[in-house]
Amino acid sequence: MYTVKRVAELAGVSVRALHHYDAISLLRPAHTGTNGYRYYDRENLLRLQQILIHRELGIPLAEIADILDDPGFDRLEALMKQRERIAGETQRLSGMLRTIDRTIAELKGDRAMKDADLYTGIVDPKKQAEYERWLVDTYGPDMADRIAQSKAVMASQPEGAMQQQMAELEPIERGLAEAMQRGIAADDPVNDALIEAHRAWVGKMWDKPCPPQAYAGLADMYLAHPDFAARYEAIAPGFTIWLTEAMKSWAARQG
Amino acid sequence: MYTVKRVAELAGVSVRALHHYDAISLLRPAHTGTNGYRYYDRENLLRLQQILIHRELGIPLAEIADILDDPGFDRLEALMKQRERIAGETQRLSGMLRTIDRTIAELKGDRAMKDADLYTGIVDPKKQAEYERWLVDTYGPDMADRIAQSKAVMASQPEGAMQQQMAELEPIERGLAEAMQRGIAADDPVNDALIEAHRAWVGKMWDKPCPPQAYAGLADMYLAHPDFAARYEAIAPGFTIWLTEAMKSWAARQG
DNA sequence: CTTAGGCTCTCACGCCACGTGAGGGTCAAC
DNA sequence: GTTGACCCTCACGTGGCGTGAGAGCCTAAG
Repeated sequence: MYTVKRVAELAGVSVRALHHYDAISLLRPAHTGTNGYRYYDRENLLRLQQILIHRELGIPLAEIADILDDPGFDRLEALMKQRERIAGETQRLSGMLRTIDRTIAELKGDRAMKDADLYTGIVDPKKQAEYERWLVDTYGPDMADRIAQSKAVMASQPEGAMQQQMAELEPIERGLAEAMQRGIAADDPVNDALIEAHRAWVGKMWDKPCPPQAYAGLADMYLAHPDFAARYEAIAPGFTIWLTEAMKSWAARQG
Repeated sequence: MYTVKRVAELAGVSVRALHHYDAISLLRPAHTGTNGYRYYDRENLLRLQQILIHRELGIPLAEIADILDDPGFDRLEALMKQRERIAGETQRLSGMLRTIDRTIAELKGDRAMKDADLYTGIVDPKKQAEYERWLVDTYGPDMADRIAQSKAVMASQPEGAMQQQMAELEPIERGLAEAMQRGIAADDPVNDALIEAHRAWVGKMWDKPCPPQAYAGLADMYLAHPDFAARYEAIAPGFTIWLTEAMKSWAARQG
């Protein structure tokens, strides 16, 4: 038997919150003394844990009550689901961390970068402006942004991180190449698992999810830049076209 | 100049929220028409981005206003603080994951948990995320041309030709990577021979010579697409930046 | 020129998940 | 039997908007 304060301390919520949960019948104490005191038991503690996990995920209290009181509610199953959602959340946050890191790197390296630009850049400001216009025309706006970010992120990567990323990509590409060589059509949904793994990898490199449209755009990108196309082609003849078709077919099916 | 609705769509917030931010002087539109309409500019968008980042971290709006309006506002410092908060969040969430795992174990009857352990990591609320805020497009015009050309080149290549091309590229890249590892500066003209070989190779893939400007643009292309860059980074850490700088330096010297 | 339909504005009240007292009982220990 | 920590029940306050209501404005089609 636990008193309100005890439960509040254990769970890290306020006493008032427990009162509130009682008032809205979300969490009734196991017993209530004749003095009106609330006494909770271990079962209550478990339910409170469920409540807090759901609350953390932004679910309104009324809805939580519905979920938990549903006779078909399976604690184990729910925990598994929440586990996944939270894992997704942490991924999102670590993406934010990397974004911040590279922004910091950019800010810190501001001066160094400017110096480097003096060396490598096109010195004539007129030419510089012209060049930038051409860049934007050719590759679209916010290109400059992405370049700066990418530079910073490269610099801030610990040694070996990229090799690790490539190591993750390799089996995916090999699997796809094998699929092609076995004669599977590019638009066969049987490829979806690998294609999605590929897309996930791209998303990881970009630090943000790669929506189907952008993914299809990426396929065009591969095609438009022969030196990259060549790398795919080196894996297997015809692989570039097959892969880009598979990518676009998958993207199209995501409607 | 953007209307409320436009901004709302871009940023993924409600029009009402923008009204609210205006009302509490957190985000005033750049101009207000005689009709009372709010018109936002690019600067407003940037500030809104800052606001949303802070809001996501659970900072109350009034405080956000203080932070952003503080004349001594130091981006670097603010970023560091944000980094810490997010790092703390991820730590907490991974604690939560472990808590869930242990609870699962307990429910399965594997072992019992201490009361307090039921809640480690679950405390402290946050909001749900907004998805797909920053959509990736940036695929410029006359893309179709290049894709068609690239496809044609690919189709016209006999089997194995691409592997041959890659075989040609490989020593060039290795040579450049070695130069970098020997500490040669990216803008050292000593690299010119290899860089020109590289450019020639690109030109061959392209089926037409690659003018210096396009070559420099290609370097930016590598940088802007991290999944491409990863391939270079896998050759040697830091190679992406070094190579792209060498490319641009060479291009700049061609006047 | 008119009309329709889509945006925009300003009140103003509503809502959720509590926070924050006020005013008053209860309990365990010294 | 007093002290001080703990408990209770109202009841109003707050933050960050949501959700109409009622009315003006703007563009494009007829």
